[in-house]
Amino acid sequence: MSNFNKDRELLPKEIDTKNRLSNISLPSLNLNAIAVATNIYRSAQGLKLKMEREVLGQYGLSWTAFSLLYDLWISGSMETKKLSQSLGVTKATVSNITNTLERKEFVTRKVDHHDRRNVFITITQAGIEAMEELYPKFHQGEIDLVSHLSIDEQALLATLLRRIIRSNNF
Amino acid sequence: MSNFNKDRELLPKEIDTKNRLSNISLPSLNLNAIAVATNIYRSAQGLKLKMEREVLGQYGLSWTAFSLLYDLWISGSMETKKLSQSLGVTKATVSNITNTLERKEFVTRKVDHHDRRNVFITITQAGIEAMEELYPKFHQGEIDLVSHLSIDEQALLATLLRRIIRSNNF
DNA sequence: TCACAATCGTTAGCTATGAAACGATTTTAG
DNA sequence: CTAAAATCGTTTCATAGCTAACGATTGTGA
Repeated sequence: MSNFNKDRELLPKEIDTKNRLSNISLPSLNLNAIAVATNIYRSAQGLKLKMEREVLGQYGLSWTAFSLLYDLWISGSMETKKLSQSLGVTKATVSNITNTLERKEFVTRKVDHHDRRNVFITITQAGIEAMEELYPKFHQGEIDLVSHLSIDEQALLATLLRRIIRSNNF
Repeated sequence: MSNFNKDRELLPKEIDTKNRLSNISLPSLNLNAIAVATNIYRSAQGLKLKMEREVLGQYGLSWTAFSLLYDLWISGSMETKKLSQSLGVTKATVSNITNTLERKEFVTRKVDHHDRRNVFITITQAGIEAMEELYPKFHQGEIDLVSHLSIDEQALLATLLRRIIRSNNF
């Protein structure tokens, strides 16, 4: 049975918002913009929480710590600065997360000999093994996330989000 | 000029991921699921950071603090428990944020006389004035976020995200 | 009635996070 | 060649955010 009509219905919170804002004077009110912004954040928050509880908690990893380890799993080794750009967090955060991952012996630090200001973070064998066990479960969570959408809808959603990211330089 | 084709192109990180994962045995690999999960989180993170820096920083409010104040602005007064559900954070976080907002004199606490376990958080006049100044700027940020999408695409994106939220109980 | 369970908000302890300051290093201008 | 600027990672400080434990209050079953 199709949920086509139901899906177009606003969420309870969206309805409250709409009612309240009708009393407030705004130069222009774009309800779709509100819905997109609110629902993007809510989806992301829900996904993060679910993954941390059901998957990443096994290894005591936060979402960002997992993302950092994932980047290293893909690339082997990266500078702190590139990691912070890739993850969208500050250098300070990368430094702290690296401390945590170092304590778990999932990564090591190495100073660049050519430029001693640079520090390379490298994934260890233990880190690789953790990722090999963790990633399939993480990916299953991603699959579950979109399992109620058709393949075409998944691709469409990905495309629209990509345009958001590109046009906002995220 | 249309960006139709460009938008379907994977982001650099997505390409790296795709190359790496071809070496790892997975029961099923859904690249669209990866793209959706990754891009939802990246969009949310970018939006949060942008808003906190360009808008909410003026009043020293975090995204969540603003969301809490916004809920109170809409409803006037709410129990701690309902706030935590609405915001998708724990009661402990609501308690902490309430402390911060109380220090700024944007909210007050009131014990429920009928059930002394309940605490109502209420927005103050100063809180209302802050929201009246802040919200138009915040909404402009929401408009900017989706400004490169057509009206139909905005509505479509909102609908798809709503289905993600509903089907995952976010 | 009254012990026990359930419910609520807060606190404690930890990691995460950003801004700002800092120290070390490298690059650049004169 | 050297002083100043730029770059990089870390530290510091504050808030955010989670889990778990706690104290206070209310509901419930015998």
